[in-house]
Amino acid sequence: MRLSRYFIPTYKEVPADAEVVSHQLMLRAGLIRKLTSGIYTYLPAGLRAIRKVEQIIREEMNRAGAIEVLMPAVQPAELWRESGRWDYYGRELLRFKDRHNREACLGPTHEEVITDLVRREIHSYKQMPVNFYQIQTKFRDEIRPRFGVMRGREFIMKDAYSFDVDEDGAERSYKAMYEAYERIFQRCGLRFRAVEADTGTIGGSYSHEYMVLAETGEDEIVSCSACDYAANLEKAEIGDREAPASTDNAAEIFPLEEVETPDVKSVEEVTAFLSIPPETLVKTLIYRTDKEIVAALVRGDHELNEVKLKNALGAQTVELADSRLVEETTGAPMGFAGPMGLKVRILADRAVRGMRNFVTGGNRKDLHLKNVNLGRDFDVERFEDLRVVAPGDVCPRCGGPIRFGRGIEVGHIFKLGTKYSEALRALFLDRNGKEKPIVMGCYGIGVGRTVAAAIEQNHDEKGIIFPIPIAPFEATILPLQMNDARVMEAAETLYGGLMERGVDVLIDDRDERAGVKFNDADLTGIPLRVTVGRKGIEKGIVEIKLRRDTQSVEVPLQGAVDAVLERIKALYDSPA
RNA sequence: CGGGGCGUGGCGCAGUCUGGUAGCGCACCUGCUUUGGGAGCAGGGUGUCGGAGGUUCAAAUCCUCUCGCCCCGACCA
Repeated sequence: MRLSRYFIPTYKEVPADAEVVSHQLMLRAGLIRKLTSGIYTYLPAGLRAIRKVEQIIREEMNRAGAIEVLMPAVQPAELWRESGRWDYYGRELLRFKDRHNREACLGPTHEEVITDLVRREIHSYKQMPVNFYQIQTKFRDEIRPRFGVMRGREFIMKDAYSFDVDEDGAERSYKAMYEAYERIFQRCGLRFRAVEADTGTIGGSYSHEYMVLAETGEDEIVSCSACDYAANLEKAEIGDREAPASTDNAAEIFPLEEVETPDVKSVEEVTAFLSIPPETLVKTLIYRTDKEIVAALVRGDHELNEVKLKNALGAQTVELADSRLVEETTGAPMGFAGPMGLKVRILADRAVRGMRNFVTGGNRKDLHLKNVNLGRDFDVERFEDLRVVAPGDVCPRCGGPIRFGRGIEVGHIFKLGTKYSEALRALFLDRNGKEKPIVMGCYGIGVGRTVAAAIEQNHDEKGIIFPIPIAPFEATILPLQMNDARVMEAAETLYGGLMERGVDVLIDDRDERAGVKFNDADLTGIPLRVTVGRKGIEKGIVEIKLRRDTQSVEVPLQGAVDAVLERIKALYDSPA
């Protein structure tokens, strides 16, 4: 490609409304332009990167036995009503009516459509296992789009759906995808980790997220330094070997005691006021779910995990009560809630089980209670793992030390079970002629987000450093003196030679000064640069520099094509 | 949806408080010089000041409404 006839509009300055590096660099390097909030155009170079990621995905999906299809972006409301998600998906689902007043939506995901297809076409165990995938534009009307294409509203996604006759088959399909995903992200040159995750609105029983490790990631992840356990913070379990409660189990149980605590509300205030450590206090949190009001108890120094609470209750939504509801439920203003005398369901975190003589709110303004005890003073419905993992906790699998980090979710795989096949009646006849629901799995990859994540992970102060497998171009040639016939001839010969050998090469044939070319080449992140200058040509050499290295090397003009090919190959062998 | 901020040339911004000729840097166009890390000089073009209404002799500036964008929070495969 000749840059003079191509289109890579770069910015010198950092766009004011771009927060994270990948967003800034994608704008500055001329990969994307914004149309409106959360909606972007991919410019030629950005599209090339997207296409490279897509191609890697296709190759690996095909290798894993998945079959490519393309489903519609517009989907009828009736399908979503059948699955029950028309009401549950929320305002993220962009709905509209067509000219006949029929309700429809823009597909944020395609479980309904694929299940509809499969229920019409697949009726026998002999037709399974099967896995369909597509690479397609999705729309989710995010409350707050941000970080460029990382959290856009319209975005390109690869989604795959597997169909099996039983759990064992579904397990095999899941494993195949797990392995395909490992290969895909490895080939993209990313440092990533598969973590256990919550299933969210997609539903289902089991899932992993593929997290690209980056400090700017939106998700917090926990991983074990001793074994391979890793999980999203919202999913991360607390080990059974809970740290022993600070209060001794065998300790004597003291008589209940009331303490006036005027205007003392938060855990910090109460512990300071009573001069007690926070782990001797029990927090009572009032929650409103889609069905009822509940109370959740956690130790004073612990934080409640709403996802765990939601799952423990089997609720669709959980929402912390506002001051009015707290008052209605406890009879006291916010800050004085306690479990004694509450008329609602009470769940407690497992860490509360071993506690004795603890402090709680008194359900009356300015009152707290000391020496509260389970059994004597109140009962809980059950103990569950309800809290957020904290520093000092150990791995739930092996007891080893855990680490915290951040990641960008680029892929997510789910075991769906029969949730959709039952709702939409996707049934088949098994070997014995018995009708059963198909067992499903679904598997997503954010294509644009993968490119953004790669940039987030691979850049320096000058710009992007693309891993070669997803770079818009593999190599760029910079002729420095456009008016020097020998320089131009050498550059053109090299360009032709590389094109002939199938290299994605860009020649910067713009009539620009050397500095401009160097800076644009650095900014756009092309992994390999060949500089052709007058000084070098007089010596019969050109310079090769890898974007990720600081030093360039001189190679004879004669063998330059082979020298470039050799280095490109080496880059593919170690893309990260 | 709650809180905060911002809309002035392609980009980044000043000017708004205190109404009076719309400015700066970069980019762009022409010419000359320059030419290995974002050149210099000279000349030039570029704006419905986000939009609508109002106040006023006069509005980028004051008032009302409205649209858009960004940040924080809640939310979220």
